[in-house]
Amino acid sequence: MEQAKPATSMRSLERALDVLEVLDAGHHALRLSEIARRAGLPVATTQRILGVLEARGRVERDANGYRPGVGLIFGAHAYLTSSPLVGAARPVLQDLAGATGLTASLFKRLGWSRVVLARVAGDAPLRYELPIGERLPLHLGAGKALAAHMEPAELEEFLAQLGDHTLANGTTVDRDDFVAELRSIRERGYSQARGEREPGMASVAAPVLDAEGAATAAVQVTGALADIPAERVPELGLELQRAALAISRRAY
Amino acid sequence: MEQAKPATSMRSLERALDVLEVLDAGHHALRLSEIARRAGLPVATTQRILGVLEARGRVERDANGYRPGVGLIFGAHAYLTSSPLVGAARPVLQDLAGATGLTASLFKRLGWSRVVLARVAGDAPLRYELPIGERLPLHLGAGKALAAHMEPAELEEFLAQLGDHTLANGTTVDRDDFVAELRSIRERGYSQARGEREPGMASVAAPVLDAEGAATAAVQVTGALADIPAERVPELGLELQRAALAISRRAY
DNA sequence: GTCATCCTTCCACACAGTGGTGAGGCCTCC
DNA sequence: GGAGGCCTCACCACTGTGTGGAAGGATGAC
Repeated sequence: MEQAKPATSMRSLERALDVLEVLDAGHHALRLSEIARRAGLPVATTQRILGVLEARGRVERDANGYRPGVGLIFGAHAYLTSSPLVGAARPVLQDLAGATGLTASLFKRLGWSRVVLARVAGDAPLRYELPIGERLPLHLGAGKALAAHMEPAELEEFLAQLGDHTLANGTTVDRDDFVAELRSIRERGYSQARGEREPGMASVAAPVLDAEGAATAAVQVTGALADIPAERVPELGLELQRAALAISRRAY
Repeated sequence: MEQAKPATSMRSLERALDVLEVLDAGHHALRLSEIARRAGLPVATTQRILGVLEARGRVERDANGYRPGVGLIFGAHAYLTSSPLVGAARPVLQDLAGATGLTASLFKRLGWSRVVLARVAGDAPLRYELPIGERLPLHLGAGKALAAHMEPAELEEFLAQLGDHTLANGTTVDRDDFVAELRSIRERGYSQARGEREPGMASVAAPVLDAEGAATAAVQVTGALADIPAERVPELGLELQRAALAISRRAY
């Protein structure tokens, strides 16, 4: 979580963002001293920053400490309504969910993870809502569609920090397995996953290319294993590639 | 949008927040000079701030100018998952939607407006998706349940800046009408609205009291006028008051 | 009672943030 | 093709803002 000096003008702003990130990460109220420790800042400084943020509604406070504030909602709302990517995806996701009966989602890549940006539930009984903003790994499920289209140098770095990993269904995947799978995803044009992240769930995904041709986002459909039998996958893959292309066309 | 000096330590942070607010407000990409103008800042300063925000993912840029960035999503996600209010409300909203067949929502008051924090769709065909983060007025629909419980001094200020207003159904409401309605809402314990904000829609709402007894949030059910006939309102009102109490208990 | 934490306030210094200015790029209009 | 806007960015000397150590209180554990 802590890094060295990024060498920038605007130290105070930079530090305020550090504080915000600490709050975004902790899933419950944090005490002042705890925040200061995690952000690597003097307590007094941290307090001053939190004071301003609180006055502006980006932070809330109670007896247990500081928590993210309502003010943060507006930023996300503004992003979701002004982003051409999300705007372009919404109708496409609706169509996908309607045509397949599965839940359709849009992800955007961010560093070594991906974020849920939009989701339309299929007709399967959906449980809870809006995991929007949830951060998921890049090496499981739809993440693979994104990883498969990295630049060689970037991929190398990604693999290095990843190492071997184990899927939710018990399989262990080493570097060679993973590289092979990424290649086949690139050739086929879509990725699939069966019980990788969540047991009992399956998904198919395709990358959305941006104006420069980089895979910065992905579309996905998810459902129970039974809803996505193996023989249905090629057809879904094709449909997802079409969807991805449609989004890319509209957004850029 | 522009105010005078709030006289605070941390000018740069304060200004950065001003810039963010400008971006949150504009619904499309803004040019540097436009942002500077709206925030009341020198161009050079604005650019420095935007540079930092962009590097940190809170702002994105393309040929048309600056837009809110993906980074803003995390803050909102963190707020929604860590807020006791939202956590407490979720199951209650589910129950409400299930029991009434209407769409149930949670609002929080913020200044002279309210924000949608959570929503569970009823079985009526819901149209669009997650208006979470949307900002709505305090003098229409569920907003009245909040306005009705303001402190006298605050209410006075609110009425002053409001003046007369016209509803979506054509009715004009002057100060006396409005004050009378607020009183009756306070006595009854819930508010109702028919075609006030959106023609053809009706709603019933009750305030959620926080630890200090102030009405900082509200629960609401909405539906088409036909789904909420007048004779059903008292029953719904009671149900909403129960829901509001349940949320209040759990959250504080 | 004592001791340990944690939060808050204060203040003098130093350096981070400021913003006027000018170069360079990319338009559009003539 | 050239002139005139408008936008973005780099530069730099000045100064007022942000800094953080230290001291004062409040709270809780034992």
